[in-house]
Amino acid sequence: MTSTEKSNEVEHSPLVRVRFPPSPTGLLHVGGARTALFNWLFAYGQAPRQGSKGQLIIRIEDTDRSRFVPGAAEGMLDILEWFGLTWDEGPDKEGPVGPYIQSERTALYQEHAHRLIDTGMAYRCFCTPERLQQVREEQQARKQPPGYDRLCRSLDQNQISENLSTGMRFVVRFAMPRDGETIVDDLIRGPMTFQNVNLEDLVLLKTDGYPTYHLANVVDDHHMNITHIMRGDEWIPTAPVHVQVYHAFGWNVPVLAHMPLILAPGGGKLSKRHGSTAMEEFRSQGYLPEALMNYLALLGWSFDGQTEFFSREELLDKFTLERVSPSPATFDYNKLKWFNQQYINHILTLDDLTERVVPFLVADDLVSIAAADIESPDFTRVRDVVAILKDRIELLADAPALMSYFLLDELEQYDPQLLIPKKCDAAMASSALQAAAGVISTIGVENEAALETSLREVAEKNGWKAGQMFMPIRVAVTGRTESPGLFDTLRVIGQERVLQRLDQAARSLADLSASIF
RNA sequence: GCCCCCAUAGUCUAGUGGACCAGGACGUCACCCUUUCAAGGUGAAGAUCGCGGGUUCGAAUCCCGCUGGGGGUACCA
Repeated sequence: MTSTEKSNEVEHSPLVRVRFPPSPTGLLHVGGARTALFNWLFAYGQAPRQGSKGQLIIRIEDTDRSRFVPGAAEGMLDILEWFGLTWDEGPDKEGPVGPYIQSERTALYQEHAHRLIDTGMAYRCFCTPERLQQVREEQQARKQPPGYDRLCRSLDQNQISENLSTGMRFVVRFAMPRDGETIVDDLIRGPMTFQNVNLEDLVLLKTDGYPTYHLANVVDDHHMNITHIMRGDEWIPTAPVHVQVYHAFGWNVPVLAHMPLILAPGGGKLSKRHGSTAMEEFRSQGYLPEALMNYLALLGWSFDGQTEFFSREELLDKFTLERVSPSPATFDYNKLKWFNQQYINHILTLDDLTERVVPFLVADDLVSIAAADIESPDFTRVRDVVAILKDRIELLADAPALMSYFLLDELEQYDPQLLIPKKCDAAMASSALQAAAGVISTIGVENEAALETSLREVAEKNGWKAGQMFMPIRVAVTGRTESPGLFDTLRVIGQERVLQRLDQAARSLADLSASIF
């Protein structure tokens, strides 16, 4: 190949277009987010690597008026953006094949439904929901597979005209071939064969004039020049019908790839009772989008079975649809948390982490909104705190409870008994606190090494183990028995407050002794 | 019931006929570090590769059957 030919090819690189079509019926589910992620990785990662220009489009599938939730679509775009995905066209980004909201394209679907009626590939069905219900019940009673009995498929033209003239409502059904088989070629599973007798005459257009998924999806994917359809495994049963609809229109079928399902820990669908399922919930609990992306990418896909950490860029660089597994995966909250903790403790920079922690602290009134400014002293103060306890933050939402004694002037109420170390008494605790106060007021808290040396000397002189002396100090300044290293803790709390809290603790010990005698 | 998909440790997975008496990770357990709790380090236990038949000199890997799990079976997507 000559160089001119090569550059020519780049200019005319084939276009790969994929789409993510959420239904605005609520919050975005993690399963949906995973599907969106794989589409995104394919469009902006694999496709360009293989010499194609890749594009992702977002389409809102709001053809079910009864389940429509106002604001849901906006929420989905927002959470997708938070997740780290980008797209070329969508409801917020008009393009050449819009609109990208199906309820705004009903004329297109109706026209196509009628085109199918004209060619005999679809027919009007005047059956009432009541009759359908009755047919279904009879089939169940006779232990036959449920499904439409195709009564209206054999209506003659006179009957149809008569029904139409009396204003009878109708749906448009697809006239499925009665014999033969339909092969669905799936990129992940290979060819799947379906006997046409088992396929139903699905409704294409509803009485309200809106299309069903089966029509709208096919029409839109065709008109929006979609080349690859990546969707959930739950769509496999209707895939052969969709293939037939493409054939009926005389269109090419896009490449199909059905993503493995995400299962709940006990088996079955992942639902509320197992824990969070919506991306919004993960966000508000303080999961990082990059940790979520890393974890979700590994649910159903793997690179080499060894590598665990992938940044967004590495994912784009390594993802291939061919390495997506066909078998369903169980969602493991535990492992997700581990990823989150790893990102918090080892991957994010301190400034970055602090910026993400601040909103959670603001929400709990631990700091003012001023701390959001990276140049502010409040930010610096929070960052010092984050630095010494980031290793124990699993979720950002854990931060306020972990950090309160650093950020609040007043210590929360605690049991003075905690001040007394094991195998020791109140008198010992009291002298330990006083000795500590003495040392700290002369040495300060900034020089941790010097302070530690002095305190250890004091402990030795009094015949205490270092740990025995440190515990009362820890409790006095934090109000709890668990904290980061004592000297880090003292330094970050600051000398003035430390002395104040030591004094307060000594007094509560005195009160304690007084109440005993 | 019918149609379809899937099947390696509790979980996510590597593995595409021989170097696999099966590798990595989460979780679990132990030890180390240590002023508490974490974090971190080291190590261990845990899989007759769902079961049964084949094919082959040789199978986790190919074929068939079974079982189990899951999905679909709407004028929802």
